[in-house]
Amino acid sequence: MPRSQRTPFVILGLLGISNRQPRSGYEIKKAIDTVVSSFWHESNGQIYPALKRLASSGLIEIRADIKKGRPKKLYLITPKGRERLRAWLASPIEIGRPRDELMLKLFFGSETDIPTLIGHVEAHRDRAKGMLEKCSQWEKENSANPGSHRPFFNLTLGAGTALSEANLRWAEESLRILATMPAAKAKS
Amino acid sequence: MPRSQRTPFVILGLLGISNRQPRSGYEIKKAIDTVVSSFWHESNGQIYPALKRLASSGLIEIRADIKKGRPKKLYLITPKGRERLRAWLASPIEIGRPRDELMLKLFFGSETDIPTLIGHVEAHRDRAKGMLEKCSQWEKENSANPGSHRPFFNLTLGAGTALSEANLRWAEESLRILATMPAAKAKS
DNA sequence: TAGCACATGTAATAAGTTACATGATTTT
DNA sequence: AAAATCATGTAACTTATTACATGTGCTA
Repeated sequence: MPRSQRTPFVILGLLGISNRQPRSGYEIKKAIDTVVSSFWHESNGQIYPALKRLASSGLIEIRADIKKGRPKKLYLITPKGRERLRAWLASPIEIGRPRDELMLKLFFGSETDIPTLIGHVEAHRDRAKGMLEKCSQWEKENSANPGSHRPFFNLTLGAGTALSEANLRWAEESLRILATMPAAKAKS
Repeated sequence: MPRSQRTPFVILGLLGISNRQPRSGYEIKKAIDTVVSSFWHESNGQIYPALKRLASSGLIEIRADIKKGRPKKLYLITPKGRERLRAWLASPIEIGRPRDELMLKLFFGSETDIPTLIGHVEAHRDRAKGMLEKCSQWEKENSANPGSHRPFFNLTLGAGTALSEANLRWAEESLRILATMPAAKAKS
């Protein structure tokens, strides 16, 4: 959805929270794919050009550029970059325009057969289950480390848990409903 | 998210379920903006070119072309189009890559102040409330018309209700948590 | 007669993905 | 010695939005 240009802010955010630790593009990509992967993604095709633009506008700076051995550029957020990040964090949330293919296919349900729909909802249920497991895994790690309170991560964790529970419950309820429906159109 | 090209299938789906009733591009856009708006969207810049491509590949056909008076092209799905729609409905759901700006901003919460975060979560709570109201409105209309069972719409309605309830509960819980946090960084 | 809803479309631009190229280092 | 991982990047392409152009018919 072509909108504001949020890639630079994800980078700024990750450099912002990694306190004074310079990070490489590769590390940023890794972080996106692991720690925020359940609510954000970026491709290399977005990250590396954004890094260049951020550096040339002085919002980040190259702190180390290891040429010998493995090539690696380490970036650090500048005060100007922190300011820009803060401004973005305070700006209103851009609501993502909805594009939920499962809902669309269910809505067009009369044009296909019940077993097909059941398959889609089962897959959705399994994804929700997987997500829920991931969340409780994180919660377990949290209580194992009582020293490190990560209050903001915990808010997002709570959302993940709440949403996947709701998805799971809805899927199971919907599967019960679908099971009672006449298989009007036989499978092909 | 550049993926399969789903616009034509939304069109095919809407023409598919509007039993034998030919529809104009304008009506299709209207339908998207009203009946499926909570889980899908399309712009005119997508719809009209897609309509052309669908017609030239024989998946839809112009049933009426009113030139006199208000210009209007009415499209109807062809048997070939129905086949294509069915195949798409049976194909696996393409999972939308996540891009949840609220979660991202919460995750970077340490880089801003608590009142800012509270503002974002309040806005989210209000959106969830609005959605929930819309859902119960639809449910009311459903029980008012006991004759017309719309089982597939009801599945999507159930999802809308479940998800917005979960969002609402999470938001309220999170606001309680945020209220207890020290306003470490004062507002600017 | 002004304004709104109806109606169809296009051009410029932006955002984002995919797939690849390139090469170093570490692990098996 | 092969394979995996670390590491940086680019080019071609697709999808999508935004903003506009153009015109009709109805209604206040």
